[in-house]
Amino acid sequence: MGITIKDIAKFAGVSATTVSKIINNKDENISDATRQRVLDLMKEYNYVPNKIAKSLVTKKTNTIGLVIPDIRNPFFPELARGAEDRANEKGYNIIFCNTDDDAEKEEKYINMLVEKMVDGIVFTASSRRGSEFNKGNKFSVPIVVVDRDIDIEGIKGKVTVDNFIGGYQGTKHLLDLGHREILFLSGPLKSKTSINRLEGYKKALKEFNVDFDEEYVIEGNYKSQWGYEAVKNIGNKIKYTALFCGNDLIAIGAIKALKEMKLKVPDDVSIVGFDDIYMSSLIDPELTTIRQPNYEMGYKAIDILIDALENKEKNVKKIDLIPQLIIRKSTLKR
Amino acid sequence: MGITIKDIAKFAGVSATTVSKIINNKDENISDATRQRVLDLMKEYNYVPNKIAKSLVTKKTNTIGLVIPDIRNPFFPELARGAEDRANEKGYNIIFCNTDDDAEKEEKYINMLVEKMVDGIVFTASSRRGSEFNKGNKFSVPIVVVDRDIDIEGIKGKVTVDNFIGGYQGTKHLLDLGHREILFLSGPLKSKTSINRLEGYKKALKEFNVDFDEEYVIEGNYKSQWGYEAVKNIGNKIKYTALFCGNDLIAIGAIKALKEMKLKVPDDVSIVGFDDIYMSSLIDPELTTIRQPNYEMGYKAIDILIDALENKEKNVKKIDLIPQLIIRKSTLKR
DNA sequence: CTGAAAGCGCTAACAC
DNA sequence: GTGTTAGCGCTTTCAG
Repeated sequence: MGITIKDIAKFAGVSATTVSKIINNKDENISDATRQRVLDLMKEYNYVPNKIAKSLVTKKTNTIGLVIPDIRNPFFPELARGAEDRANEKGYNIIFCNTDDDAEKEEKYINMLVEKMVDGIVFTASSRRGSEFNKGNKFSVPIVVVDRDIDIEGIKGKVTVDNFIGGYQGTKHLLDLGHREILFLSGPLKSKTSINRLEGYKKALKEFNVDFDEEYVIEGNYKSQWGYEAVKNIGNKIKYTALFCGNDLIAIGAIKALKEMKLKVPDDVSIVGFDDIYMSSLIDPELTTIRQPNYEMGYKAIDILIDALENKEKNVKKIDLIPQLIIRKSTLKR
Repeated sequence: MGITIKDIAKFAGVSATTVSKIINNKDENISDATRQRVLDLMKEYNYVPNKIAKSLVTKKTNTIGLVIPDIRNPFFPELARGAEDRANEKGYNIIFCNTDDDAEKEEKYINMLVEKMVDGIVFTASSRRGSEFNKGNKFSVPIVVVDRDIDIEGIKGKVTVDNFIGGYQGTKHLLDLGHREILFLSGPLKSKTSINRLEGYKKALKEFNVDFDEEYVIEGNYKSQWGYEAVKNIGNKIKYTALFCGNDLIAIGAIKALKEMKLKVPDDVSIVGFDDIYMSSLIDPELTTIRQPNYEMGYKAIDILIDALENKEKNVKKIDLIPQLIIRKSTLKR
């Protein structure tokens, strides 16, 4: 603050242009003597280049917006960190925004980000939205969508997890273990995410010649509290020996309810979660789950975005990461 | 992008100044007719004001840097969310940075933030640092320190938790329950945080006329893995009926080790954690712990920072939040 | 090798 | 009520 490129130029007896070139390593044609003098002066006066001014002329802020529902949701810290790491490696910073799955907030934030001239946005859409994001022609920032599959006009990329495979893997694992009555505790079936997992579940059942029964699919939300309540509500109205949960939080809630009902996991009921959040390996019993590569998702999303930004990639890049079955202690042979 | 204030001015047949005034609600002296015309035009052409340009002249970006060790550490999402919420309420955005407790990264990030002209920084210092942050005269951004108590030249505020009280509360709870052999599984005793908790522990002991024994303090780090190992290593070399852990993660590791050693929590050993992270109420047994008001810390830190920014508060504001004993299921009468 | 000039999009006196 | 002018700190032709 205070000392500018002009000051340095004056002190060094050169023009601002020269200093600018040196700062930006466009100094092939600058004599070593001049360069050294300028560099020394910059150090001496503790010169800090003003990127805002630079951005104004270059139209590039090296800042990316990360729009997620809520960083407190254990799903997102990993993703955010992956995003931040890649951004940092490439010389970008991340502005993060919590939308609480609220469409209004989403638009408000995106607007703010556009005003601040972010170079692009990585966006996890509200699970309450349908699969269309009606931005219309309103914004024009490059966007990469992550985790939740959604269509946005002019989108630059999509990084999702193959939820179909995940749903299939989890169910198959349970079937392999001999389970046949497998309850599916699903998140909101409005989102493609949940729907695809359910499809995977059906596919596995079919492979094992187990009839699909609608009663075995319970729709709720992605919170631990709901998992708890769902299990309690079901009681023994439905007979089951295994639970496939829409995410780990639901699984954790379910385990708690089961314990209270004096049912043992995995002895009485096997449980498979989805996500592999941080705490899943820390709870008792350690949770068998489908690991989502969250860190990688954030990392890749930023990677694709920056690639689109810097190399003017025109084609939309879609990546479907493969989730992985992590077998721990919450599932057992029937 | 594309359409600027000048364009709008031209379309409306007024000067850019007039449009600027309208945008910024400094329009007491603008006729309703003009205002309406301009407003309509802005909407029609989907005008997005360029805050970068604005920042360049006002020297204010309405952006704040949040520098923390690692968003994946369950301690920080809450804090980050509190910070973001307050920032958002006040019309600011947050750039977040993960330093991995690495002093070099810290400085690199702060540098980047200064270059981007953030209005201020909220900073959680590395636990590996001593209590002095040798910025020297290098930077000049307003800084508010959060969580970790550290002295920085020209600091604008400090938001910490009273760890002494926390240490006291946890230990007293155990003493009240009849425990006398209380192991203290501490984080790195280099930081004031840990030291103060230990002091609280001693104070409580003293009040109950229990002699302090150095052997009962084990120094490690704040990871669950360490809690696990510590308990395993101790085995029955030291006799204890209760564990007071430096944080919840340590406690979770300890519980796991204890289970493996066929010791029951809380029947055989009582455990108190520290932090009350998200998962603490979800594990088995639900953890008795000292709740740190993380959300509030982030919230307050931003609040103080913005206050200093906008009202030119000159005196350093220090807030010591009081932690709270949350009694759950991991402690029992001796 | 180096610099002069113009301009990025906006705001802030001050004048009318 | 509204416009003129100047300038924020930087980069970018283009000329020499």
